[in-house]
Order: sequence, then structure tokens, then C-alpha cells
Amino acid sequence: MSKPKIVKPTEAELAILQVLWDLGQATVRQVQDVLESDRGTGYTTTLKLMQIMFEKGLLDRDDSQRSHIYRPTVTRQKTQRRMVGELLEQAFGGSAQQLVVQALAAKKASPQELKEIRELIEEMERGNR
Amino acid sequence: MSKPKIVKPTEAELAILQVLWDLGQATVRQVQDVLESDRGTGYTTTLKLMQIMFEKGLLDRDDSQRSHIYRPTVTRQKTQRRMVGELLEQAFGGSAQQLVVQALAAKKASPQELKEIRELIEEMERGNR
DNA sequence: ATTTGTCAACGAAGGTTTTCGTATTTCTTG
DNA sequence: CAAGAAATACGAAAACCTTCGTTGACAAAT
Repeated sequence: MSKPKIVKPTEAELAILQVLWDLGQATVRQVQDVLESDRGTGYTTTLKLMQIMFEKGLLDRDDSQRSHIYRPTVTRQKTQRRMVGELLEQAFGGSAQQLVVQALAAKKASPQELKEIRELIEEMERGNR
Repeated sequence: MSKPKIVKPTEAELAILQVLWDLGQATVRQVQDVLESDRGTGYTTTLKLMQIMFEKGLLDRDDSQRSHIYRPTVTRQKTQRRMVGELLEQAFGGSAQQLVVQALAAKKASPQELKEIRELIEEMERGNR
């Protein structure tokens, strides 16, 4: 099985992944246009980052055109799950409850959101038997 | 208001904070004894880390004895909340729902846990009006 | 066809994190 | 009190992250 070597995206890399997950695929320029306002970093910074991500295997690219087109190799879901799992261990000693509590506290979830989350859990309870 | 300068603990620092939160306070040796098995790093590594954390203001210490005694200056709760809030923004675009979903998926929460979490949310819904 | 603009490649600087080895100080105990 | 043990302090190396300047290739526009 080749080498599934999991790579943990850094903070700056995650910002790039967000854009690519939204767009599906994009050139460096397109990513940069989105990021520029948020991060204020230059074009070559984004380029370099994306090249590194390609080397790490975080991105794929099509370099048949002059402007290379990049795509994420990892899904948003899987990455989210891995990150939340890591946080769970690192900071919450594995207690999902505590994590949920703090998440809702941090976010000040609205009644509407609470309702949706509750329903989601009820659904899980029905399915999970 | 002095300088509340928030400091973000690194991964290794977090491991130390975990021990100190559990014990309340401890010497480097005590922390090292707990960490050794998990992390396999040497005594001076832990010492250096804790000294740096002291400089950063993450820890307080009583150096009236030869073996200095360290205490966290930040609570577990506040740190957890800040971290989960960060993850929420960085990886979940602020959607607490999605975070909860992925947390429960990552953890494969048991029926018992689900029940507790649901009750917790129901309580929030009653309180939050 | 010369100039201008856009892109990828590269290297490197500056910062932070993590890790230890060595030196120094302080306590203990034989 | 001298020898050894145990702790702190210090410095520095290695790895990683983030940022950008410069260069050279290629394309577009005049």
C-alpha cells in the first residue's frame, strides 16, 4: 500500500486548502486573489506555499498549461475530522462532551443552532444502535 | 489593564499544561515522570520547555526551594475554549454544527455519551432563552 | 521585434519549536 | 568536609514555518 503518510497542514496551508475546497481547483493567482485581503501576504508567498504543499502531497497539480492548476488531495471532511480528533486528544483528554460544551460556549450558539445540533444527535441515537 | 497578551501554547507546551492542570502544580521532575512514557524526551527538554513557558507567562513558579514549583497561569477551560474557537474559524468556517458532527464521528461516541451530550444541549436550550 | 507583464522556480532570511549537551549550583550523606 | 546526586541555567543545533526578492521563461501588446 504505497505510503499513506498523513501530513498535517499548517495554519497558512489550511487557509489555502479552504480556498481550494471551495473552488474545487484553482491557479495560484486565483487563490492569492481570495487570500490577499485576509492575509495581506504577497503572491510569491502563496506560490511557494502551494509548491511546498505539492511536494508534501497535500495538493495535486496540472502543469500542462503555463498557469498550473492545483487541487487538494485531501477532503475537507477528512481533514476536519483529523483535526478535531487531534484537538480532542491534545486538549480534552478524549472527552467529546467537554469539547462540545466548549465549542458551543466559544461560538455562543443560537437557539436555532442548538435545535439543529440536538436533532442531529437524536438522529445519531436512532441510527447508532 | 496591564498586558493580557494571549499566548498560544505549542503542542509540546500543551502536553505539559495537561499534566499541570491535572496536578494543580508540580516540579519539573514530576511533570517529566508523567511525560516520559508518552513522549520519550529527556529531562532537560522538559525543563527548558517549562522555563520558556515561564518566560512567556504561561506558567508561574515558586523558586524559593531548590526544586522550583510550577503552576499554570491559564485555566484549562479558557485554553480549551480558545483552541476550539480557533479550530472553528480555521477549519470549520465558524459552523459549530459541523464541528460537533466531526467530533462525534472522530470519537465514535457511545450511546451513553450521546445521551449525555443531548441532555446537555437540552439544558442549554432551557437556560438560553 | 522590442517592451511589458505574468508566471514558476529557487534560494535565503528570520522566526519559532523542539531537543539536548554541558556547565554550574545546591543539597545530601558517608 | 568531600564526593556524589539532583537541580537549574545556558547555549546551540536541527527542523520547520513563513515570507519575500530575484531570476529566467514565456506570452501579450504595441
